[in-house]
Amino acid sequence: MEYTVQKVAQMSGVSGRTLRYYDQIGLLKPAEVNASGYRIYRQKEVDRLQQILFYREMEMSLEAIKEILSDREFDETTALKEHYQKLIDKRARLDTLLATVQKTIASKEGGIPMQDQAKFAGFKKKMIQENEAKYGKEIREKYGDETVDQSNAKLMGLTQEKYEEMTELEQAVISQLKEAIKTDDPASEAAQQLAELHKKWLMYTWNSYSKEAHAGLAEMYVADERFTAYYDKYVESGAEFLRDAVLVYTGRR
Amino acid sequence: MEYTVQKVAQMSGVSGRTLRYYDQIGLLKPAEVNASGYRIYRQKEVDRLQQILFYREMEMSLEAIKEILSDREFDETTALKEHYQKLIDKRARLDTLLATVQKTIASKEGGIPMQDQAKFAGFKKKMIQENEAKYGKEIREKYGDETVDQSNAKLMGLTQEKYEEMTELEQAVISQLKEAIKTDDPASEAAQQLAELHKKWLMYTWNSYSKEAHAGLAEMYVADERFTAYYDKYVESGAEFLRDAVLVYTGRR
DNA sequence: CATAAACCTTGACGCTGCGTAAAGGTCAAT
DNA sequence: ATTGACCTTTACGCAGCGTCAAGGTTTATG
Repeated sequence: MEYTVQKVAQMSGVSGRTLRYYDQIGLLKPAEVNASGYRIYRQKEVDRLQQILFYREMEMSLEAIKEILSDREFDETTALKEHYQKLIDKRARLDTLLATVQKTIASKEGGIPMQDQAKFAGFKKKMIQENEAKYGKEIREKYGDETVDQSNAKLMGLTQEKYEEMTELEQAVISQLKEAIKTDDPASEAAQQLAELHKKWLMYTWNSYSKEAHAGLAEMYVADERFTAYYDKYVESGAEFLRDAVLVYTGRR
Repeated sequence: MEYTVQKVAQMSGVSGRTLRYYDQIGLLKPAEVNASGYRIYRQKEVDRLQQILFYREMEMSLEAIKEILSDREFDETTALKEHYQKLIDKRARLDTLLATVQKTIASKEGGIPMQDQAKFAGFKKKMIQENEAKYGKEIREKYGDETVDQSNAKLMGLTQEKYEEMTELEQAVISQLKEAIKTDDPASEAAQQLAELHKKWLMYTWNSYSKEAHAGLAEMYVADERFTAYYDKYVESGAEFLRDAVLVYTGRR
């Protein structure tokens, strides 16, 4: 039996365009092209198409399918298992999203302002990624991989509740910063309370505290404009003052 | 505070290109464009970006986000709920895929030729479409659209189908059991997925689900040798492990 | 046997959400 | 004055096709 594009299309439920595209990318070539340039498919090709559609249903990329079906035993089982893992990961991610969306809906219906909610999702990832990207290598060298990974894990594992506590503390830090900066003295009572608050805030993500690390971070705040921008957003020269306060607090100055 | 593209990009973790694109599609316009054509963002825009990133994380399309954030109270809650439903559907689909992939892996490892598997997916669709293609026009003319559609519906709803789905799931349960038991921990991720699969399998025959009933059944598996034998046939101590996993899953332990 | 209907072909643009040059201005610092 | 780090616009590329457009082929019908 010989089939034209439309015949195959109807049999398999795909469009003619799809078949032409599969031909184009070399995923499914017709058995023959006749004198008028028509694509002619036979049983073998139809079977292969079924295979393709099966894997496509499984949401594999056409590229991956091509490899799997590449003649002579590409390791199908391994490929499938890898794909299985991808699907599992996808579902795990979906579960997280579902939880977040649900919480968001709840908070909306409860009339609670959305802000914290909205910031929550991007926050963790952002935090980790930025940390990794910018300081990852540096910090890993200084403190070892474990410390970093633990810190990331801890950050990811924060419960919503903890997170809220944390943002509350963050606000407190800002407030205190506003107050303390008025003294214009990083050794003042207010400034030292600020450093203390800042330490508490850090402890939500750090496993252990060291004065060195705390002081180091404070330096970073000024060196890195993102942090500078963050603190300066609330208080002019805020990052600088916070650094100085922490340096005094940690006995570095 | 005024921010250029790069500043905003670093603060938020997106690329400059992204910001320009968001400007281009009107999702996030800068507060101002200065004399040299530079985009200038302020706090308000940064906040909006946070919102955008939140929804983007939730896998909403930028188009949908634009609507949600369109000034003057687009119904956010409704939109969120609709989106929630989409995510739910997506997960349901993923679950099916997972089961199928797992079955495929199992059959491969069992040395059973893949053919039937591969053809299975397209089968239903093919059947209906062939019918349509061949006789559709004719029959529709003779008996009217409703008859045809009903017939198709019935074909789709075949008990045979259901049965095959169910055995498919059953295979998935066995496979997952094999995997999960390696963790030796009924609370492990794999074990909880097992319990979840088992629940799904049950739902083919149960009208309603309750944790109590589920847990009760799991106990029975171990108490009744027929069941024990069934699961142990595939996996040593399988029944026991399944019970434990289900007990954790249902919160009984 | 002419003609219309139904099929076939290639070519090319469009969709999403950007990444990634390319070619060229602007700004701060040396 | 030059360098380097920014900024700009323009435009192609990715996946997987849908959707015209312009034209050739086959088949059914009058």
